[in-house]
Amino acid sequence: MEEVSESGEELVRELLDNESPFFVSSNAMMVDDMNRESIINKLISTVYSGPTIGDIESALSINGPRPVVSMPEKGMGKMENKYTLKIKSCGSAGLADDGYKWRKYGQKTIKNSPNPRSYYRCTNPRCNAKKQVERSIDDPETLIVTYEGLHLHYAYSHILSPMPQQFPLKKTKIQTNNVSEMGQQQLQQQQNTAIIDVDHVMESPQGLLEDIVPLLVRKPCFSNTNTSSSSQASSPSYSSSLSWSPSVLSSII
DNA sequence: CGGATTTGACCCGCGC
DNA sequence: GCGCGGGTCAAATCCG
Repeated sequence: MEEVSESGEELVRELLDNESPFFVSSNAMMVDDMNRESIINKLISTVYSGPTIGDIESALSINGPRPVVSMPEKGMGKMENKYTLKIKSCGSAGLADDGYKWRKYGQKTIKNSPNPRSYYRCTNPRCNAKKQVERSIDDPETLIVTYEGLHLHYAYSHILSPMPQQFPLKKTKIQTNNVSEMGQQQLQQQQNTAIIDVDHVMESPQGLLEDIVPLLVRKPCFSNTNTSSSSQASSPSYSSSLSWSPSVLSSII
């Protein structure tokens, strides 16, 4: 029994389901029917269009312009959306944390590459999202993160600010691999003391899904990020209003 | 002690 | 049919 979950359908259903507001805070559902309808519409369009490069960039710029996302590509024509993000991290830090718990379920070596690829699955039992993380072959500082499934349309909510430390990774094979590629969630709880700001970041409740959803919802509605995508990435208003609380959602919509 | 990670086995699709 | 590469499973292990 393969549950060939469609990309948008299920998520939309999830959104409509008051019982399991995994993707939208209950606040968002407390609006009247008219607003509710518009919410759904926007969410649907978001789901089907996916995040744009502008969305990602602006999300990244919130916490610092350091990391660079080079190009998300959508796996159109597939059953599920698939987004590949290339994250250029300065030094060893600057790792992205999408605010969700992932359970590693596999790791394989890649042909023509010394770097392994790690497989993660969302710990939420109702979420079938997966992601793969690997290091770029020629650029050890570039992480290639591929999201798959219904989960990560919101990509990176906050980025751990890079530290002025010098990279501990340089030649040691076994260790460095872990540092660079596992960093994402490892950093949250353990990891060496080098990355101090982690605690600060974790202090704020931000970075959770409810916080980032409004951002992604909002974007496509403004303009289709067709041509003037660069403009919004530099939009100061976004980076200034860091409080993407669920309440913002309702106010926006 | 319980949950997360590790790691080799297993499985499956594909090209030859 | 076979081998290879990529993806997943699951038992053992690790760790807080």
